[in-house]
Amino acid sequence: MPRPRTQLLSRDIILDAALELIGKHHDFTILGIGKHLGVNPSSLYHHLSGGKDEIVNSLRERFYRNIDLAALRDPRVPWQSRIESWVRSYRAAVAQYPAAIPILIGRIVDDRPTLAIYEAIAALLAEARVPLGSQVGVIAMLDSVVFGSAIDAGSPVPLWDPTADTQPRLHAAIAASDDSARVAAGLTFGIQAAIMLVQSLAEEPTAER
Amino acid sequence: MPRPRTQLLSRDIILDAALELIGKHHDFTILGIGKHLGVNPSSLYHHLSGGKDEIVNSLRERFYRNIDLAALRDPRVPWQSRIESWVRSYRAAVAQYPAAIPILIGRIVDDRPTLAIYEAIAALLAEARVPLGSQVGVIAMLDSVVFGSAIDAGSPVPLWDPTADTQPRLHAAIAASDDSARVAAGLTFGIQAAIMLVQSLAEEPTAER
DNA sequence: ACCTGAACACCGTTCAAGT
DNA sequence: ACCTGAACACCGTTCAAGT
Repeated sequence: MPRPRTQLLSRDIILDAALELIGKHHDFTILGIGKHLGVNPSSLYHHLSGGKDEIVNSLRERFYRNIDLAALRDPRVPWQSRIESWVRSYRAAVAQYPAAIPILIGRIVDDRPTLAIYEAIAALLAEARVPLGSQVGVIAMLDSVVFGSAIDAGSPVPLWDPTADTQPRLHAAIAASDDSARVAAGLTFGIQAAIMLVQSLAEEPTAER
Repeated sequence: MPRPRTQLLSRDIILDAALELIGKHHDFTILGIGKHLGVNPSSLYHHLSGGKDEIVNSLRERFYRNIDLAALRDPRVPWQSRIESWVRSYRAAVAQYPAAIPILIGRIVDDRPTLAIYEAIAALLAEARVPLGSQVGVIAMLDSVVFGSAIDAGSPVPLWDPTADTQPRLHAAIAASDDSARVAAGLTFGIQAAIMLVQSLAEEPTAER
């Protein structure tokens, strides 16, 4: 019997379900959402006429909306912590849907929210006294940390097949650490490395008093 | 009529077709390969028993086969230059097919050539006195530089829309540098940053004489 | 307006059957 | 050994029909 008295679906309900499935299986399907919500898959099209692509796009909008650039502009906070905040918030936004990364980076950046993100980091680098001619290169490096780490977040755990046991050094390293923390550690090191790089590029030594 | 006199399929023929489809549509399907080769899709399973996963793995093997790891193991070369060689050769291999990156990354690594790459870098890090418990994290950071930069190589030029002129800091940075050299500069800075990071993690200062 | 159910064109994979 | 063709369990999407 169609049309129950109380509404079963909405844009937000669908997006929430998609996010839940992504969290569980690193991916989602239209049929999966339908099943999860106890609804016929075709019903989704009454709320998202653009189909699966629209779901992906709406999710991305949701992610970028939460980036708080104001905090990154606060001149009272040292630029080191602001670089860290910039990388972490940008990466967190991107990593929520690793499958969308090729779509994100394959296109020219022309939307305001994204340009605002890069304007913020350019201002930050200027403040850290990175020479103007090196700023674009540093931004590309930061980009690679952000997207590389976000992509890494979509990798399987374990990343390396543990049954292939002819790699003594690699296995020693894996045994000594936590593979589930691999991605987080990689991001932290990437940020550390980026900060050291910026420091080394600074035209004048930062003031110490 | 089955079984033509001359063989229609082989491992290499299938892999070539997959690469061609990836180049064209950023992805490939079993059915697509079958159609492209004028063959029934089920026939592929006589040559690649592992199905689609085996195709992905074989592609990865092909990319990495040409990496010369011997040079990276030469103990006479300082580890700094060997890290640089490792990143550059690995990235060069990956960047041959940027479109394949998301496909390659989503799967567990269990082929010998790829594992050999990571074994080499693990040995290098041990030699540079990076604590065992930090090595996996550093490897993840290097991974992000490699894949982030490779992905960046597939980005449009210019990356940022020049007509959106409300971003003064970003535009100043772009004007002061060469956008066409953006990716190369990003990789160089990434390597510099990685070397500084490894240096800072070393358990004992490296010998200076 | 909101949801169903049938339908369509895909997808990966298995397997008995033909040569 | 190599390929076909039918079959199965999926996938995204469309659309007429019911309330």
